[in-house]
Amino acid sequence: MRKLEREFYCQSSIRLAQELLGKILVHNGNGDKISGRIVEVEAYMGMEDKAAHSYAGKRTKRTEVMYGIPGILYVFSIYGMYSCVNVVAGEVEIPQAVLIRAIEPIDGLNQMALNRYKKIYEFLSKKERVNLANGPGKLCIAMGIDKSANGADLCGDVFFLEDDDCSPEIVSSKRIGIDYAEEAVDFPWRFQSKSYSPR
DNA sequence: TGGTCGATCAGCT
DNA sequence: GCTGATCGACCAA
Repeated sequence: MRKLEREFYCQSSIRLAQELLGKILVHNGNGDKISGRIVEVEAYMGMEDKAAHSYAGKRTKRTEVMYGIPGILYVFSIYGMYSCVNVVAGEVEIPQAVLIRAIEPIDGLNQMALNRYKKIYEFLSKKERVNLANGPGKLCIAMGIDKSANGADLCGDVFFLEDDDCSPEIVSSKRIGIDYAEEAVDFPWRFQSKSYSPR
């Protein structure tokens, strides 16, 4: 089990996306360790990608962190009530990021259950357990990630990634919820661990 | 098993 | 004003 260093994040988001599968995302919150294995991601290629918030170099208060150091988090809110987390990729001034779409919970099951359903893990129904963190909005709630985590550094102690040499087979498909993105809607930049099995 | 729809607000025009 | 890198509830078949 080894903590990933800055160097790991300094590659294009398409490559980083695939490297992220199987890694363990850790959040050390209020003394509680919450972690889960990354099983689904999407790559956003920045400047050249019509689906990306940073398409054509768009630079606003919201997208600013994507221009920063690879390995920090880009958290944005959507539909009024949800947050989504990305890992910033590429290099400084190259606004690429990888959206984390799903994790399989490992540590802090009770905390995640409380965050999502206000009850301990033992009392969750089968469906609630499946739905604990299997979507970008859901995993943010489960792991206690909100806008305050925007810009947080994965090379710090609160948020980081661990590598336990799990290297899953990868399945790729089209990205979700980006129908406005013209030709980019068909790019196969969504990646899942095969064992997690896409629908 | 699949389609529709409401919640709810930051960011953009 | 309008829209969205979402979720869950509800309804039909």
